[in-house]
Amino acid sequence: MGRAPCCDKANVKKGPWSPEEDAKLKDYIDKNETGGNWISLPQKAGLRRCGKSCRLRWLNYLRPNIKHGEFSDDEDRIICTLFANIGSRWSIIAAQLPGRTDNDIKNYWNTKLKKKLFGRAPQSQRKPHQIHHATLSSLLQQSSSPSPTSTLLYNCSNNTYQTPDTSFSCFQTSYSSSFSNTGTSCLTVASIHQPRHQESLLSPIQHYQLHDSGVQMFGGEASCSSSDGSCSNIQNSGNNKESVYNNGDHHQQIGSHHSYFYSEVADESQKPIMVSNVDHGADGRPDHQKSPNGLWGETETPLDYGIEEIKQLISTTSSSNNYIFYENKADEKVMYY
DNA sequence: AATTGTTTCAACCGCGGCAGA
DNA sequence: TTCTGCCGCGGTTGAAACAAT
Repeated sequence: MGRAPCCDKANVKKGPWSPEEDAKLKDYIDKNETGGNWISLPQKAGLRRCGKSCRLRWLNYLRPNIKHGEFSDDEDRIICTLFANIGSRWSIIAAQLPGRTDNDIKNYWNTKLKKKLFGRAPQSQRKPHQIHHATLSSLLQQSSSPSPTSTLLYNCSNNTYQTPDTSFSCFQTSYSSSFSNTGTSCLTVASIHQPRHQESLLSPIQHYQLHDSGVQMFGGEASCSSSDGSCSNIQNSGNNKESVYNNGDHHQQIGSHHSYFYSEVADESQKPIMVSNVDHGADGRPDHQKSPNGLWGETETPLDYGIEEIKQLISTTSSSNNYIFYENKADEKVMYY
């Protein structure tokens, strides 16, 4: 027996929304908010629509502060970074891009961004969806690796991490059981900046996990998911952990896994937190990277792209840490930063 | 100008998770 | 503990717009 439908399909309108419907929905929510119940909302608002449809329309289109139009290069980078690390968790990615919705980002990735990355070969020879994010991650990360003696400090006044050689900004996302069952949260380092030496010690993309025992609230503003408007922040447990740096290169497939622990507390604004690698399963691999059969994601299956080919598509520069994408369309080569 | 192919993106769909009864 | 209803997510679809022939 199938699941009961969420609404009376026979009596609800489907398809594109009219301006009148938009106005009705917006007007109702402006006056009454959603009332915490989308199912009953259309009836109250005088709409012949499914509650889910109303919710989607509101969240993806009518909600204030929705950003439409071109994605910036920075947004491109963030999407690539996060996709490489966490895969198609669009709502999490959207939470890092204010004004963007998960639907927007999903569409953008599927229609444009993927082509920027994989647009070189003729379409007949390409199956971009078969590029597993772990492979992408591996490629993006192997340009450099952290110094095994680094100390990493978090400065909560400006969301910046520092090693003796590099500082880099970060943002934080909260994961539930999709990553692990330990209630930990995930920190993704988005970009590195202000290198003090010629070479950055950290790759532009790293992916860490915050332990329950030493997590800290990031930033002054909560980041809101574009899909559901929910906000997430990690609470500071107040634990200051003595640190050891552990360069644990557990598995080449997703690049180097590095654990950072902090040893120095300069002041309150540099309260250290403990950051570990993403490993969580019994086999030391992150749950989200596993395929249902317990194998190591899709990387067990042959890729349509050779590793060298993808390397050529995605490259990093040690000076700027920008990714360069090449799009070869109609004999015209375009460089994206 | 007409036809065909391709791209874009809003919307739909079904499933899993969660909370409350 | 089980059941029910709702929410949110991510994959997919399909109409409209655009480009190529």
